[in-house]
Amino acid sequence: MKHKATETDPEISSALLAWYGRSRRDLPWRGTNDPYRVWVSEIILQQTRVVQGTAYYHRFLERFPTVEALAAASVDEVMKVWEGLGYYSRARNMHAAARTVVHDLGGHFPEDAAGLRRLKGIGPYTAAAIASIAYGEAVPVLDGNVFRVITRLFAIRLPRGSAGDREVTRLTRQLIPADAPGDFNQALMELGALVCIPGDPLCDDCPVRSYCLAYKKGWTRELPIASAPPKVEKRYFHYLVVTCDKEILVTRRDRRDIWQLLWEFPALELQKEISPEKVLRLFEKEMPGITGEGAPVISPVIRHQLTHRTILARFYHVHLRRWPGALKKEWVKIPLDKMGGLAFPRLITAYMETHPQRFGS
DNA sequence: TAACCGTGGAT
DNA sequence: TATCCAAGGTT
Repeated sequence: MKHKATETDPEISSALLAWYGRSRRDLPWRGTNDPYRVWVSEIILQQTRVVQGTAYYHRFLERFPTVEALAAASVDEVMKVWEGLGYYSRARNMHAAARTVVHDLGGHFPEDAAGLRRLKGIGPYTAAAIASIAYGEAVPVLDGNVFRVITRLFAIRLPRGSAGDREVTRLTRQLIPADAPGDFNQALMELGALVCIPGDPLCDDCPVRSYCLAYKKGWTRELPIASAPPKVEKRYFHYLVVTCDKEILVTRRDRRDIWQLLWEFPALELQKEISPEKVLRLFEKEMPGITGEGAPVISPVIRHQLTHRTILARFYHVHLRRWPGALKKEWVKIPLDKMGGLAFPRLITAYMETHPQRFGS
């Protein structure tokens, strides 16, 4: 008997590609091989659903149509376009990478995965995605979709992590066809997004069901093996919203922490719960006169969920007759009608949208 | 390597 | 309400 060259069947790839040809969604970034546009779409889609990212994709390209336009912009302009999308280091890194491409690489993106990998914000997934889609390089992508599809197809009982990623990549590399690597990678991800979904997959609609070991063994519900869930800590934020004569106090987050480079109100951040009265005394101690003459309007606790933190925030709104003589140097006075030019975390914009009258609207 | 980085939709 | 997790990367 002839020795088996690979443990994967080449018919899997052709069945998948045929399915992709008839079932693929018509998404805005499909039908272009322009590396800049592919790059923009791939960064936006990192840990982000298509429905959430699509509007940002259009807005981003409208504001920054070329890598030159992106490089010429300020990082604050880029942050503003990114406002509300989350994982803000993506925006910072794109801005830095655009400047590298324009200033050091003559405006041309690196033309293989290894070169792309050196740009800020481009890791193994994004390098492989751009290289295969824009340049036709036969490198396999590994994202959450691919991991789920491949662990099910071959019944791999390993969680995400170095060992599981290595094994899944090895199998994917055996499947990727040299003549259509971009479509193949996208087909794998599209199958994971539409058919081989988390929980109960839609195996009746699956083009590779007959090859699927998890289906055969009845393991689809259990695969992929879940990693241990992260511990979620609580943080208590107290925001002092000070207005006076159509101006407001804001400050920029530049610590190595969440929401880097975004703006917020002067804040007290605590690990424990504390009464609003005590918070006001702390604010007053830090900056006499800042909590005003009258009673501040204190919001109820607002809960904001991050991946590994729960933020419990309260807003203390005070209006002053006149500004205190000296303010902390991190605190910046800006006109209320200039707020729209700054990028805020969703917690803040949601509060402002809920109470427009407190912000002069 | 493990912890960190947001937001929102589905279940 | 709680949990999962999405076209991941950096430190």
